[in-house]
Amino acid sequence: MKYQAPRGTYDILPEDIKKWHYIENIIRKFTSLYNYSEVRVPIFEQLDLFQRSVGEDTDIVEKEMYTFKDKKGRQLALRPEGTASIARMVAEHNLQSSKKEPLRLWYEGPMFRYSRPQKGRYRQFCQFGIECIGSSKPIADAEIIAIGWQILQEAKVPDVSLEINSVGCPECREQYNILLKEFLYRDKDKYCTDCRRRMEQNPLRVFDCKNKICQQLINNAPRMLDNLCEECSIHFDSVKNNLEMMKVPFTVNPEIVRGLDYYTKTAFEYKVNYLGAQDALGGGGRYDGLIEYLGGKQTPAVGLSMGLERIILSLEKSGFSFPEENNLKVFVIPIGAAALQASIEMMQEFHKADISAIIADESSSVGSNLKCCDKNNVSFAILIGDNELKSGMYVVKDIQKKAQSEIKKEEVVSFIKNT
RNA sequence: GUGGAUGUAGUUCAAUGGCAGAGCACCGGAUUGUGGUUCCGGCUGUUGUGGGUUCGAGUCCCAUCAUCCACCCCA
Repeated sequence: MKYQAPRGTYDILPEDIKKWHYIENIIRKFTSLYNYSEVRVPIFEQLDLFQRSVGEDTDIVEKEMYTFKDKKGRQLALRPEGTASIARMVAEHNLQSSKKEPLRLWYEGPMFRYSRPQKGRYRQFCQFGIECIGSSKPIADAEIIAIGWQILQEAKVPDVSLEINSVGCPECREQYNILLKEFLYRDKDKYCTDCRRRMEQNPLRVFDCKNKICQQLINNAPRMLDNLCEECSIHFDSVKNNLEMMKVPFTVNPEIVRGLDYYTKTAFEYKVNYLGAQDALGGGGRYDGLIEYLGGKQTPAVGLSMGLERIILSLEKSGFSFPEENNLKVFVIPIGAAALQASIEMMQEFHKADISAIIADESSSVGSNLKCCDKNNVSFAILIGDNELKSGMYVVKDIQKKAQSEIKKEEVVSFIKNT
């Protein structure tokens, strides 16, 4: 084979597209129910935008971005995530939320990260996200978390767990970092080399270490959750409270650290335990500082994103059967070339009535054309040959019921419409 | 980015270093214009790609590409 899709990319084949439509329809349903508007932002942005918003020290920016220069030498990058663009858009157009209602936005599209591919981890993958912009209230956090939860429930993704945490605001996080570093440095030499590096750059990451020794040591470390400032603490309690009101089940996991730097206060993830290493279906959190940081007005915001591939993968794994779609309604079968003209007109009549119809190959046998109907789940076949042309009565076959009747050609469309 | 496994027909899988095969799928036929079953017949391959060893390579070696698994990271 001369060409194949580049590493980490894939084709969505005709037989698979229904899976995407299935989940996309559910997304549209819930974004619409909660009054979120779809927006579309560029697939590439200034490199700088991602460096600043996602964070220079994150893996995403450090080693996973597709960067390039255009012909004028501009430094650009394929987007590795959606929120940075949304925040840029809000800042750039000075999008206002009314005093009462935050701006509610959603998006969907391909994201790009240069990482080593695996099942459920691709270099081009599809994320959808929702962003609630302009509200600092805990109910906004809960709304976002609930929408994601409801989408996964409605899609019938089995055994999803929701874990939430608070990563605090810049002030209390800085305080906490000092505290945590003190703790870590006490037994500095006992940690693995990775963790010793983490202590410098992002001490929170030590919690993620899989090394047993590190895990034991970190067990006694001070927790962000126990060191939140009063405001963050109250906020977190209210989020939990609101989630309970919404009957969204969650567990608090103080170890959730998101891989993007812009998060403040609430952070959360939706997880499953049957996708191997790719166990996160989505996640998100609050990013109160980002829009201002990008030059906009001080605007609190909270959002989430989910990976469509992983949702689909979960459903496939659970044996879910996706709803069929787009079955051909009518197969017009001309018997002999003389019937071609009448068959084309018949087809066009169906199209005028919004009924899907195509014409069979007039040179192959009626039998094989009917077989074709069976295989493709066609509802009706119209047979048009010399006899039918003479009499003006077409043979209409109901493929599923195996019944056939002769109908005046002018009445065929309405007959099928009413069947 | 690190370590490991795999790659044969559209697909699922066979083939001791010795003629590349089977099921499913596909196509055609079973008295001329009527069907998912059945029966009969047929097609399908530069064995991922490129080198090497050998009288001879799907099989052994090297490289490369891709997929998968674990790590890492996360969606």
